[in-house]
Amino acid sequence: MSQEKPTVDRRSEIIEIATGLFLQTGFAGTPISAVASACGITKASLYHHFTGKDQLFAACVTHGYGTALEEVQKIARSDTDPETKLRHVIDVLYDVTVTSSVGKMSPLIAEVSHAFPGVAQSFHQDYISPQEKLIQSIVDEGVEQGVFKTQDPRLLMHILMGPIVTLSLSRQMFGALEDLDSHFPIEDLKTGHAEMLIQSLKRGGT
Amino acid sequence: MSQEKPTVDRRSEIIEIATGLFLQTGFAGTPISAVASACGITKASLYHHFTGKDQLFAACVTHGYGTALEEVQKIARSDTDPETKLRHVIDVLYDVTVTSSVGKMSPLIAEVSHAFPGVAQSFHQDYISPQEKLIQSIVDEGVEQGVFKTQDPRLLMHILMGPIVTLSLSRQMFGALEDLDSHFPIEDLKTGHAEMLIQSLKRGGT
DNA sequence: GTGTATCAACCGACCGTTCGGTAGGTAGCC
DNA sequence: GGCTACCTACCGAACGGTCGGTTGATACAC
Repeated sequence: MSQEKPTVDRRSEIIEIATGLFLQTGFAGTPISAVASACGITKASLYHHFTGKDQLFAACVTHGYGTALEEVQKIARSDTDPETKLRHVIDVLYDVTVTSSVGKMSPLIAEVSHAFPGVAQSFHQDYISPQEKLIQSIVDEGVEQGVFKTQDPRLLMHILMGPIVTLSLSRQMFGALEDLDSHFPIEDLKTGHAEMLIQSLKRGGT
Repeated sequence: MSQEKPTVDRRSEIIEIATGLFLQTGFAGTPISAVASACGITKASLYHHFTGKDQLFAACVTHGYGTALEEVQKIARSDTDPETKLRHVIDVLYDVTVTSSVGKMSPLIAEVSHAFPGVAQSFHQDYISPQEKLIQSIVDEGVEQGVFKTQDPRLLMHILMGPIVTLSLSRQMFGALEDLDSHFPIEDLKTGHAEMLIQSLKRGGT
């Protein structure tokens, strides 16, 4: 009771707790009073740190994908062959999307986007778009080296991100099912997906 | 003005209008009073047809996928080669998921599933699961004929449905963006996806 | 063909609750 | 004294859902 938190990261603490609650019960299903009490403070105190519920949510969205993006950046900059890079990226994306809290937020952003289009827009600008460019740069590198055939970037993202995002969505939707992991065996799906994608990139298109 | 509706499908009319509103503004973002007034009746009258908001929503979910499932069934039963069947199925799935209202509901179901797990459960039981079996039967047919290699059914659904569902989700999330169609060119993505999937099935795995 | 019972469909008004957000005050710290 | 972080107490609005009553069509008895 004597020395309280270093007071530095109370804000971060709130964001992390709020993220967890939003993921559990949705945006509309999570009153900020619940967030506040989970943080051990009152609603009014929470409003001392954030000007509104939407701003709090936006902060939750922003919070995580910084590190997620860094991870991909690191891989893009590393000096292995493009194929290994791509496999690493897929690994990270599955981890981020299915395991961490950031990735699981897509359906939440979709939910909120009706009322606050800005959240979705900044999500696209600050996360999706940069990530798309990073991945594309890896593939381009492979094309230059003659390992990959040219591919429509949008098709690539469609095939690459599609299954991952849907997997996260499904696991959230059907989280109540008791045989969730047998329905959606992450590891198997990941390796199968990666294999197929790489093969397809080697055969290539346009 | 003389003879009103055949009174038969007032319920269906409500379901269709409600579906549109739910898609526009989400579950929590759509008060049932809004549904009622869009139907030209009052809230109390709406409660004459449905016992609660969740039941109304469940009816909206159920309403559409009956016909969507039939469509796939028709294809599965038709007498063409498995590859053509599969291409037809992909065609229909893109249409249903991206164009019609049914497919666009996945994020909504995810939103509601927190509060009403039953909705997601019946969605899985009555739509996802049967559809999975139908598609698997087409692939099995191809395997018997030696056209396709064996494949983990879950991986197949992962690769097949993933991009489609995510496409629908993205188009909903980023619906505010003005260059939506250039970001997500449905036809191109569809043909590219189909091509890749078929090729992968021919090379096959396990 | 007139009274009457029934029933689905509908309405206006209202209730209880929840929730986002605010006002105003307090305790400790530089 | 001014600033940060927090509190108790409260407000106004929105929403899901209910209540009691009305209307109009169908059915049937006499």
